[in-house]
Amino acid sequence: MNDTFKALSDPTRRKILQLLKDKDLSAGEIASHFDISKPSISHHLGILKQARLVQDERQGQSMIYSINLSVMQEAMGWFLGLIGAKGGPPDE
Amino acid sequence: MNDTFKALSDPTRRKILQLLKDKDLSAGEIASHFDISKPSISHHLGILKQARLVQDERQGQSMIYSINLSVMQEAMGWFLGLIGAKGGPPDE
DNA sequence: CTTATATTTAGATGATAAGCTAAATATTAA
DNA sequence: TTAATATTTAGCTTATCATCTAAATATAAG
Repeated sequence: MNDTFKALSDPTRRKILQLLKDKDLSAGEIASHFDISKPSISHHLGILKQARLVQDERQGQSMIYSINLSVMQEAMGWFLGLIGAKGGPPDE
Repeated sequence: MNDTFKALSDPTRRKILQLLKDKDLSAGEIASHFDISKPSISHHLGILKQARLVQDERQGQSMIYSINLSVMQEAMGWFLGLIGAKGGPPDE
C-alpha cells in the first residue's frame, strides 16, 4: 500500500496512468508525451511496475505497458475506509 | 491535487488521517501515537493542513485537529476517473 | 509577572528521489 | 554477423523530505 501511494505521489506517474487508462502504450509512446528523457520515463515506469499499478509485456522491440486496475481499486478502498464512516467505531 | 497526493504519500500522515477519522484530536494526542518527536509530528500536520486534508482550531493551550473529508473525496474522484471507464473515450 | 504546558519555528543532517548523459541489453532486419 | 531501433541500467548531481535538538511563541495558572 505504501508503494502504491508513493508511486501516485508524482504528477508524471499519475499522468502516465491516465494515458494508459485510454489505451495500452509502448514505453516510447509514453515518453513522447513528456519533456523528460526516455531513461527518466523508464525509471517512472519501473516504479509504477513495482507498485503493480502497471504491467508490461514485450512485443517485438517494444515494451507495451498497461494499467492494472485492481491495484488502483485497492488504493481506492483505503479512501473509502476513511470517508465511509467518520465518527463511529468501524462496522457498528 | 498534487499537494493532496504528496501529503498522502507518507505513512505517518496516512495514519494521522485514520486517527482523525475516529475523532478529533489535539496535536499532542496525535503525537502520542507515534515514536516520533513532537516537532516532526507538527511538521506532518502542517503538510496535511496545507493540503487541506485537515483543519485545526485552537482550544485553550491545545490545537485540535480534524479531518476534512471533502478534500479526501476530491482525491477519490481522481481514482474514479481512472477506474470508471477504461478503454473508451470519456463520456461516450 | 513568573512558571508550566502545548505547539510551532529554526536550523541542521542524512536519506530519498527525480532528472540527466552515457553505456549496456534486447530485438529486428539487412 | 552487423547495423538499427527500443528500452533499461549505471553513475552522477541536485533538490526534496523526514527527522532531530534547541529555541521561540501562545495560552493557562499561580
